[in-house]
Amino acid sequence: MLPSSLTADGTRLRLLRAGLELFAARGYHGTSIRDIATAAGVQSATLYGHFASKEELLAELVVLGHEEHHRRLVDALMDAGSDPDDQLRALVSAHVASHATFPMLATVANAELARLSAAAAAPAHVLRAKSIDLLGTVIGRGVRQGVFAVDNMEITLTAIATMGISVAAWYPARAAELRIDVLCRSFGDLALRLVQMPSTSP
Amino acid sequence: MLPSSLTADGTRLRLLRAGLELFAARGYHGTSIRDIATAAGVQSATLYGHFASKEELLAELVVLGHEEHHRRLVDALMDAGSDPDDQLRALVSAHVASHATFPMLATVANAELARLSAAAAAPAHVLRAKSIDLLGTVIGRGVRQGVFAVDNMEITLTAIATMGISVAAWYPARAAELRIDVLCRSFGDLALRLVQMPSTSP
DNA sequence: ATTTTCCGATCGATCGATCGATCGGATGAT
DNA sequence: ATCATCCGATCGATCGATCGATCGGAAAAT
Repeated sequence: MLPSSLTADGTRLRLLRAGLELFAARGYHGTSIRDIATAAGVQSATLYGHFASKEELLAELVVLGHEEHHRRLVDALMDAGSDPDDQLRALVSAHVASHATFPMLATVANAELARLSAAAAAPAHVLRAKSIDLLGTVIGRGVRQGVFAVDNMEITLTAIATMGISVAAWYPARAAELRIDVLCRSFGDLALRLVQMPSTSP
Repeated sequence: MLPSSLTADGTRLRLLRAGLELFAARGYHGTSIRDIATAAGVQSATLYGHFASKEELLAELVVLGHEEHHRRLVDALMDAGSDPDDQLRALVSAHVASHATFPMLATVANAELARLSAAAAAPAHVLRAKSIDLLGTVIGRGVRQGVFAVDNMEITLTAIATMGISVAAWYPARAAELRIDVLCRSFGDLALRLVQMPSTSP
């Protein structure tokens, strides 16, 4: 449920974890600093010994979530071979697995990103663009090799990215009956369907 | 930008429109009663002459958005013929067009639905299930006719629905360079790719 | 004249944030 | 080894501002 960067102890990390759970459940403006502090077992004033403001706590979670996600994409792509099919499967699997494994972090990083000021949100937008670029590069390479065929690259990228993001919202309720590796394989199949060259009759 | 049910005048509709714009931009908890009233040109107390509470105003927008969306899906399906391809294209086009044409209403109806109590959210969830069922029926019929082939129906339905929902978030910024009918055609293509039977060599 | 609509004032509660005080444990001098 | 000093962390109390909601009465519509 939580990446390793959030599992250690200490007051600061307990505050981050409490903020993560509450922001995911009630949203940024629906959560008070007293809610966060109480869930972390401290007084509200203590929060300001670790974060300059409520927004800074959110910003840290958002950036942390985007970093974790992007790192997993890069790792997966590095482990994949040179086959475009394998590379696309690796990217989509990492994308979906990240959202299924850390749904709260993914929800906060995506949905509550809009509550940040432009300056605080900038690092997350950079990571977002890099992740999308990763996917675009893999698909573009497949197109040049003649194994993929895409009508509208931008819309296809958005569609694949969005499919995975939504997993964070519904997978937690289905976790008992749907294994993550099965989920990742299914979404890999869907992504391949979206980009594969229609097989012409030989 | 607004469905006909929100374009008339009168204080009540001005409040609904103001709430829609502000909820879409800042979220439910990020918008105050005074924000809404000021944007509608009245005092905050006036709002309570038309709505029992802030939540009831949101609930009305959420239900209204879901009704508008579902009605468009049904209309589109009724106008389509009996060909599964055409039916799927009609459904996806209506789905995408609805989110591209009324992005604020779609955003509020989807994102802020989570801020409603279970009772207030129930009607929206019913409409949601009916819309998904519509899509599932069309695809299931295509599968029985042998023109569609789906590995995991539930995941495929979620993927198609989600692709369209995300349009509300990014299309407004691209409206100048991307016509809605082109957008709908592209998403229709993608949806067909997701469900079409892989062509076997004849 | 009656009814509907709206407003100004105001309610108690809670918001994000700040304050000085307090505590235990490390540091340095003797 | 002892004691004085310091410091980061946390506390309780409180700040001004704003929150959602309510009231009686003015204004407008019928």
